[in-house]
Amino acid sequence: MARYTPPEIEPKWQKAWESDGTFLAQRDPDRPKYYVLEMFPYPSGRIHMGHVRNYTMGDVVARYKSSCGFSVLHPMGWDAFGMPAENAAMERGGHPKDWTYSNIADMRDQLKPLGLSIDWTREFATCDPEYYGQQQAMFLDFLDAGLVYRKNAVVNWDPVDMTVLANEQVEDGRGWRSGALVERRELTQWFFKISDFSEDLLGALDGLDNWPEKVKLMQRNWIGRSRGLQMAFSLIDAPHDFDRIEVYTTRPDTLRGASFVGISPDHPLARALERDDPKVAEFCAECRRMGTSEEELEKAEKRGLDTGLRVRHPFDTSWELPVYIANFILMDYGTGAIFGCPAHDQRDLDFARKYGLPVSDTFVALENGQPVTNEAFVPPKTEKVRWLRPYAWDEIATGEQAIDAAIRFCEENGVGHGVTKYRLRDWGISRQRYWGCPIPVVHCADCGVVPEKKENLPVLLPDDVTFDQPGNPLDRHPTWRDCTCPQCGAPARRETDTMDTFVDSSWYYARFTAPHAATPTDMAEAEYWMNVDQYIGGIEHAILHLLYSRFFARAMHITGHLPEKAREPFDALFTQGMVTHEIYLTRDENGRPVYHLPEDVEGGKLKTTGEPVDIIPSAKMSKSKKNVVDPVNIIESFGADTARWFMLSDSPPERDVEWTAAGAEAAYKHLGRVWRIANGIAEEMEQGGGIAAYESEAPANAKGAAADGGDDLALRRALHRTVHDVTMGIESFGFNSSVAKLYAFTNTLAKSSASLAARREAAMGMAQLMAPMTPHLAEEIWDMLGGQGLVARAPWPQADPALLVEDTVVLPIQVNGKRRSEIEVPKDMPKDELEKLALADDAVVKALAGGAPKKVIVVPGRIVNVVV
RNA sequence: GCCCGAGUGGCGGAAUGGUAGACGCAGCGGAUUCAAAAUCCGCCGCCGUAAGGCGUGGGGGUUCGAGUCCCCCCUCGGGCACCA
Repeated sequence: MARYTPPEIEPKWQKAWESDGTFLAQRDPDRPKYYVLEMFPYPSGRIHMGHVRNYTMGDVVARYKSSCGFSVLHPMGWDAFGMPAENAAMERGGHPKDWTYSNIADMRDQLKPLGLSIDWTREFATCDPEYYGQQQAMFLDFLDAGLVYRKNAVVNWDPVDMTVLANEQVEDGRGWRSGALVERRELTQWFFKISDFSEDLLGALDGLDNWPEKVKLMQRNWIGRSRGLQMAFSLIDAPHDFDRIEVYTTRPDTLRGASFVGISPDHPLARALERDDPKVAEFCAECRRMGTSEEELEKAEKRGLDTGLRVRHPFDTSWELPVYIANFILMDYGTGAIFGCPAHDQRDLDFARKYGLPVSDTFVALENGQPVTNEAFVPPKTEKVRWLRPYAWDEIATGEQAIDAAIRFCEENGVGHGVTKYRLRDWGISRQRYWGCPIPVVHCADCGVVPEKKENLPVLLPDDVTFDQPGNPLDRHPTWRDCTCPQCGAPARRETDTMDTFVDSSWYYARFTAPHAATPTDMAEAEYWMNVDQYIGGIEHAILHLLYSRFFARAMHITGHLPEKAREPFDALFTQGMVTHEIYLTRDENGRPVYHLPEDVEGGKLKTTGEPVDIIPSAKMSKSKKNVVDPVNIIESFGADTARWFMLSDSPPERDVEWTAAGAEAAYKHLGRVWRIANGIAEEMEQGGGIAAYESEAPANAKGAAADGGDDLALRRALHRTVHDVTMGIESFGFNSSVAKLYAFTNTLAKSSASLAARREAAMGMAQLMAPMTPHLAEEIWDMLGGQGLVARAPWPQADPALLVEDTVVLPIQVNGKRRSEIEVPKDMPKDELEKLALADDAVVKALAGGAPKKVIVVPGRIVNVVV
């Protein structure tokens, strides 16, 4: 007997789509366009289930929109620069370029069997010279437009390997290879002026209606606009030229509770003191022996050093405060100096307790206002508190009121001025690494930093490099650095920094609109295809990648590479969850964990030895924990449609989904069942004279259906209900509920005793609804039931509103909010009749026990609640 | 440490403030089979013989009615600017 055979079906239809050119994106002025983009993958060499999930979701949207008549752009490329390629070269030899391109080839081969509706003619990798050369051209335009500059910034420095480390290469403050204590070191580096756009990037979030609120909130917090007071404390007997310390504070209302002034170890004053005082030098050096990440600084023990210097309080010149150098103050934020008010900031309080500094309350809670002891009193700024020493506002006022008044007061008295600051820092793009886009500038002894001429682009990475020693291969290459100054022609040296890989991914969406253009973009193409209508990717990119992309689109607009409308490049964003799996674990003789692959475990025991394994609840799939399932194996055993169906079925797309073998098998069984049902119908048709006999048959309609006993009409109603529900599910990213509705409809169809024509119609409708999710099976069914052409080209089915209306509804009856009974009533029965019926219900009569109801709530079509 | 999420049966999950547990998995019972696999049909939150009671991480609150809204707490996950 014939069976569902994905290994035959799937390649067959993939070939059919290819020869049909079904997925080629066509610029068609007569049709609306739809641009679906999933975040492009890093070419690690193997696709994983996360990719399958991500790209299947995008594919559902792309195929659905295509069926709805849109001209769809659904491209794929590779985020191909980055550290792993260099790490591989260091560990296993070989060249990052070879490693990367061979990974790309492997991953493309693994991806293609998924049957994604991708226009592969637009594929590119960010490490293609054609791509990064255009990126260099844009860098020059940005430079010209004043969007790029150089300044000093700190990096993680490994003093043994003599190399810069990424944050992820620092483990517990030590270099991952050398084990040496990492130091902070300053280098002159290239920056994009993203901070010029702080206000714009913040304000424009309000217009992103189809972005998740949580992502917008994260970006708002990241940009971090604050209103505060910038003011100076005058120094007493300060050395060198320092006579004041500028501080920025968001709580000027607590100025009277100040007990110390703190400066960053990188503050100019600290630098100056360092030169004269070995103790200061030692402390600052110690502070610099810390990683550069904010997380590390925050988690580190708060420490300070009394410089011995004193400042005067602006309100009372006899009031002196000590000046500390403190390890938790960032030079990058505000002015690199603060005043500490221990009573109303926990970090300041901890610091004050540690160094024996005074703690004086400036306000207390209205009720039982107790002075601060071990916990700083930090109420919401909107809460009213009692001020002990207000200086320009009422004794009872909110923090907000006090802050406004304090700024006004300070401005009037010449103590400082109100300013708006942002937490967002400029984007440092310099990387002291080989496998990235070279920054196209030249250092000339006479002319200084000179941009490379556009006609000399791309500045190509040299191929002859080695990774047998740490550090930047571009730096130690014998000849690559040598060049001539584009301005004066004298011998000069190339910049050896390459760009952050976030630069590569900040404009790839624009390049997909014209991937082979001789300029970064082609305005006519960008005008048609931009913006990305639906962007899909992981929540881990909520801040950096998306913020950088938003900045880049603006910068590209300013430099003439994108139209005005593309300044905000992603109209809608969806962030999908991870794919997780249980972890299987045994212990070796030393009690160390030994992880096992899912395929080596059965029934909680190792297949080989029968040793029981500990099962750790689901976690993100990772190689080190061996809780990975290779999509290639799944596709080989069950087919791509099963992998796709399962990835969509079990969890809402924004949440994590757990991969289970049982779930995958269930998906496979279901698709087999769908195939058998369709095949049964096809065989019946064969026996009844072939497809032609059913082609002309008028499908049952709402009026004429009574004659067949209602089965045809019932099936039709169910189909149209399903069309409606599945469509709603796809539109709202509720793929799992679309799948559930299709399961339900399969059951209905399997049990239906409707006519053959009606069942054929139902099965074909089902195939169409399944097509975005399981495209190969859908084509197969469509074909066997005599559908015309490819289902991928067929228009999306429309639900007939007349078939969606139900005549009667079942209403629950509650007594005091608890369901006690239900009644079946005509859909539009009026309220008072519903109330009468409800009060006559046995359960209600019993509950009332002869008394009158206190209240009856009737929500027509929903519920009746009787309060007794 | 800071910012952002998520917690519902044995499991994955469903549910415009209106019948909690749709749909699927597992489990149980039955049909088919010499037998098994596959397939098909039915049952299936917990306690209880039943009547009934209890149930959406925990504790409060708003409401005729709360998984859903508000406050506090717990646990888990993501991000923290050089991982991508």
